[in-house]
Parts: sequence; C-alpha cells; structure tokens
Amino acid sequence: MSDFVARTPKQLGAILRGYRREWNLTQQSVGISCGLPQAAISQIESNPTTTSLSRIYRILSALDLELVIRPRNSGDPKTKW
Amino acid sequence: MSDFVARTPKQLGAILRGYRREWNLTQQSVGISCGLPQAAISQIESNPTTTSLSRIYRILSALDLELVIRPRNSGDPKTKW
DNA sequence: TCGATATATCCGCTAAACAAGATAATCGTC
DNA sequence: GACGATTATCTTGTTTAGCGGATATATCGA
Repeated sequence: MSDFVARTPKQLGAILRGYRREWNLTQQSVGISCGLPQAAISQIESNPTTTSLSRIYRILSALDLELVIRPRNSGDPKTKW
Repeated sequence: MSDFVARTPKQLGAILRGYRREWNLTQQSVGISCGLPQAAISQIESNPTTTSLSRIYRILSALDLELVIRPRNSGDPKTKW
C-alpha cells in the first residue's frame, strides 16, 4: 500500500486528491497550509499537466508526501536484479 | 539501487541528469526524442522549479523512468507497517 | 593545445500560468 | 427540498514560461 505510480499528470492529480481525502482535509485547508488558493488545488487535482513543479512540491509537503524516480521496470518482479 | 527520492526540484533535475548520463545520452538526443530543445533539457536538469509537469513527464518517458508518490516515512525501516 | 562535441546562456515574441477575488455548481445531511 | 460546506469555474491584470534560433562557454579526446 501507500506507493502510487503516477504515469501521467492526471494520475498524479488523482493521487494527491486521494491522499488529501485520506487525511480528511479540504482543498481550502491544504491551500492555506501551502500558500495556494483553493482554486489552484482544485485545478491541480483535476489536471496538473501545465502546472509548475514548485506548486506540486508545495502540495507534496503539505500532505507529507515524497516523490520517487525510478526505472519503469522497477515494479516488475520478473526483471528484478 | 535505482530508486531516488527527489525532495526538491533541484534534486529531481540532478536525478534526471544522472539517468541520462547512465544511458550515455546527450541533452540533444534526449531533447529530440521527447520534442524539447537542448536548452530546455539543460535548464530542467539544473533547476526545474518553475518547469511544467508536462515537460518533466516528457523527459521521464524519454529516459524510461516513472514517478512514484508515497508518504514521507515510507523509507524509514522503523515505521514500516 | 587544438578541434569537436556537449552544455550553458541569451534574444524577442507569444501564449499561458499565476494571483486575487468572486461566483456557480455540487455534495452530503437533515 | 433546504441548508452549509466543499469544490469547480469564471474574470482581469500581471508575470513568466516556453518556443525558435543563435551564440557563448565548457568539456573531452586526440
């Protein structure tokens, strides 16, 4: 659990939304804790394609999340080394 | 190995650069394979703070990488569940 | 050290993100 | 259905990323 691959910006937005709801936070409260307006949180959760990295990172820290980069086949048991 | 936490945009850029070099690719070739000018790759590798997610994703796919979101304490052995 | 390759930085222009504020739509609950 | 709370969608003005294209500055090998 608690390890989500975000293969597209939209998936990333959905993941952020999922974590926010898991913590029972509103877009407003998340926005306040990371200095973004509620409208921005809404937009980012639905489609952050054109959003800047800085905004993403602000939300990540507000939700106490981290971002990991790894090769695509990392999760495939057949190609573990 | 091959699992890097990008705690800041700059770290993310450094990780992308590391992977590119591991594959022995130039900024130009990466740029061509993902439709970005070489200058953009350079800028993103050094400090992608203000870069859009779409650009990041384009590079990720060019380098065959994926992005994972997880709680901050995920890597701490003491707090595994 | 020289030459070639690779990387960094600069130009003007356009399109679009961003900020602030307001409002509209939606959801859950009674 | 009505209400409050939450989320989505506008508006206007300002800032800045992104694009193309070119050029400078490393960096590396011979």
